[in-house]
Amino acid sequence: MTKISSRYSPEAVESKWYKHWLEKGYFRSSPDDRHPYTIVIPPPNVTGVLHMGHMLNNTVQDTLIRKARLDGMNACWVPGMDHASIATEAKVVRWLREEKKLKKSEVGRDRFVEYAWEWTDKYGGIILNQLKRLGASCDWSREAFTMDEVRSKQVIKVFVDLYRKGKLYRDWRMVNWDPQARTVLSNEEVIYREEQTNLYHVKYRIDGPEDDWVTIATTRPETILGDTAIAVHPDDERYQNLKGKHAIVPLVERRIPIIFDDYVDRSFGTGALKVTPAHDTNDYEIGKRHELEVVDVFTEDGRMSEAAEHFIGDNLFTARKKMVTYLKEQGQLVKLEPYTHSVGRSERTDAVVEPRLSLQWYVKMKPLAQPALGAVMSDEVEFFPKNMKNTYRHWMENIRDWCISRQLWWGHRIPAYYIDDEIFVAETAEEALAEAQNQLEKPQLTLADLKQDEDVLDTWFSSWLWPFSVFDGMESNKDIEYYYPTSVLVTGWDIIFLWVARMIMSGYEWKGERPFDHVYFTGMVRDKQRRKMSKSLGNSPDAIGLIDNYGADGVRFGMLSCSPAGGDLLFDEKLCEQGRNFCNKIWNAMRLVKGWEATAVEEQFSTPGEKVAMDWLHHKMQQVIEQITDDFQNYRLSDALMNLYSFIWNDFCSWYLEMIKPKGEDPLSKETCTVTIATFEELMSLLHPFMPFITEEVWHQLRKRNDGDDCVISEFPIADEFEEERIRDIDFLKDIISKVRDIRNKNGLKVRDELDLIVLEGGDAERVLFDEGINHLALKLGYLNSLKTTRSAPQQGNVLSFVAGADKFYIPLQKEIDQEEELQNVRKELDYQRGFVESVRKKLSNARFVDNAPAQVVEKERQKLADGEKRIDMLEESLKRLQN
RNA sequence: GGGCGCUUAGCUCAGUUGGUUCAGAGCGCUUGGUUUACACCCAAGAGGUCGGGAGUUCGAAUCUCUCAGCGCCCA
Repeated sequence: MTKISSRYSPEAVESKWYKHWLEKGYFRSSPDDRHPYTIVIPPPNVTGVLHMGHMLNNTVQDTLIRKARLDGMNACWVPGMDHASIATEAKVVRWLREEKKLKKSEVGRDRFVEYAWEWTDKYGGIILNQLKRLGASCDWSREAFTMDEVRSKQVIKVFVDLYRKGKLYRDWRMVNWDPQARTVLSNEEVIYREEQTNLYHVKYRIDGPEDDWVTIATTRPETILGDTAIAVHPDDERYQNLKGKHAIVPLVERRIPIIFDDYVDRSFGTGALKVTPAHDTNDYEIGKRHELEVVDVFTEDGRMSEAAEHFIGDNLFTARKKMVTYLKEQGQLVKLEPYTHSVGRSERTDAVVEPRLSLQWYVKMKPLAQPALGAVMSDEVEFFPKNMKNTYRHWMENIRDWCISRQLWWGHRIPAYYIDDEIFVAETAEEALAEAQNQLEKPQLTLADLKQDEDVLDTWFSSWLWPFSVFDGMESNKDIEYYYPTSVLVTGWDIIFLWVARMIMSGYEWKGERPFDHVYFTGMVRDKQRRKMSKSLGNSPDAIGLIDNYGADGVRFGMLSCSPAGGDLLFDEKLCEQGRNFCNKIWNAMRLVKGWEATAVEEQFSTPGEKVAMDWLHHKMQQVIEQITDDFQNYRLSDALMNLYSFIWNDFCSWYLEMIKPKGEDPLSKETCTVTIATFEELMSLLHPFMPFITEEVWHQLRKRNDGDDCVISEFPIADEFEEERIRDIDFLKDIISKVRDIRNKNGLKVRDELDLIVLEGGDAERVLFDEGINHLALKLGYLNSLKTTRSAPQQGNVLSFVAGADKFYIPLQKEIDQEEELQNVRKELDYQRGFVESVRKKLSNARFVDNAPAQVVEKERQKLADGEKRIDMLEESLKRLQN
């Protein structure tokens, strides 16, 4: 036997086989007459680096796609990335500042976009190469990017189409403004957290001859400069005297009306509310009701504006401090109390989000949502796990219009062209011009007269088209016909609204069909303290480092072995360690089998023991395959993997290989060896979707292969019929053997001290143990000197006994046994059995049970009772014998 | 405030239509083990009133109600 290391080392194996698979083009897919199985990757940000969430998500996808490939389907996994407007633009801005000493405002739009591409080419897309380390079997020839030509064309087309259908509009709205990125954010991009601030009680003078004051409470004194009213509740007794009066805003001395609106919460603060329509969503609504003036005191980068009249150019924090100082000096700051409330921050920049009035593009969501909601509720698009349907329904039923414009340069520029107040939306400037000339009846207009919208589209406005845009699906073509709808989408539940729901909408809107049959929601990867893993917390392990330490298969095992759909995954490196150990186990099983193969004797046939072992393993394996197939159908990947793990480790290695293992230098029969290798091979196909690298390596180690005979394209076994009887007999044997081993353990006997095992006649054990093959195995695995039957309990000498199933066994010993301990064991067991029998008897004596329960169930209870009583007899017999 | 979900062994979690000797797995823990597959290992073992209470049922970890604790989403 050639020397093979007793440790499996992943590094060389992984790069070798990944390269081989690529060379062979196994991941390539093109339409043919097979059934397609398609997955589009949730496009990671072009700025992204591999983190735990990606690893989980992509391991799941790879497992599904590899399984489909083994099932003989035409498996196509489309990779790609999105351009991540905000994140990328932020990186590019920093890069320009640090590397090129340039400001965004200096370079101008066109140059900036060129730089952004330069940055993208240079630093973007690291993540796709990292996915290769993980073993991702994507069709790399299909790589797509939301900003590439094919995708961009479709994004623009969709915008124009929506506009022409009347599903787009432009409006002033209160939006979430990120003053750092200087762009609007969608609701989903704002993260609310409880934060500690102060509540300032400030008094405003009432206009008039008397010395009257009204006190309001605010967390944002700097917005006082933008106040245009004071509101109180119409039923508030305290403020009835203020009807028709005006208050004077501190510092700016603006005269503002006191208004009555039942929006005001009388119990909050003083019951009087300052109203700043430009800087608070609720105030804006109040302002609309009462036709209040809107004074915008902030600039787009979060400083005080001209309109504020004071502190112009100061940032909001400074302005607040100055305002408070002023109020104190004037004696208008009545009280200051600590206060905790929810503050929204930008997901990308962490800047405090300002409500801001701004002109934006919106998609009318109601008409789009309707078919998308129905599709999920009727399971036309099936969710795994099912309970995500509720969340989805709730959101879809309360859907709000989608703000899609972003005040950025990196992204798809909105194809809207303006001439004064007229808007022309078209795929190109030329088309827009023609339309304008026509509509305005001004043929003299030129491109120079058109002013294109400065904003770009929300990145999600590209990714919601992903399931068909990756196939250039706005046009009909062979790919889109063949691959669409895709088979399954795998993603985290946190982007169900941002992405999943919108893809379903766009699927129906433009393809008239669902984008995917199934959606599998993975859990969130959290650390041991249940915190979501994130870069800002720094609690995410280095993904590539993990692969270096445990091997890609080990990490994949770790990610999958504990990842219930939808649930959280508390990541622990121990799981990867377990995966690595599993690889090592498989590796060593292979070494053992290869050793046998080298010395196997051609003309030697299997012994009866080997035959029983092979037969049992075959039946058991069919059961496991059936189970795993079912697990896959229900996306219970974790269960599937654990079932395989336990089958390979326990049944195959610990039992089967030990059953057939030749003694000493003896050779193994050729027949058994061949069957064993074939079984091993099948196990590798079964495990391949989860752990692709080691399975491919072992596949090739097990026998010489012709070119193209690779595990990655082998066949996933289909379960044959199996007889549970065969499995049960060996389970019984295993139970007996374990009990013999326990007796050795408890009595300080060595594994190889030979024992005599005596079984009481007339039970099931006699039938099982005296089958020729099983008998061989019993002697071998139990290191038994002999296996005999007896009509009655041995009376003399030191005899230990145990019960397995409903059978009694005796083991005579040469040495003294500890009678007291033995007695205690028997008593304990007897107590349990008596309780058990009692409960069964009670059940059976209940007429309603016997009458109502299915006959099968009653019959089983009778069997339980009979077996239990038998065991009690046996235990009582032991008790008597020990007491003598 | 509206909604969803969770609570099973020391830890992380399975437990499908209520019924198999059903209370499970992995990790951890305890004991024993090294002449050749693997100490990243082998063998065996201990550990839980299934969050509390009530109800439905012949029968409840599983269904219903309620209380407690926790988490998440939306406002």
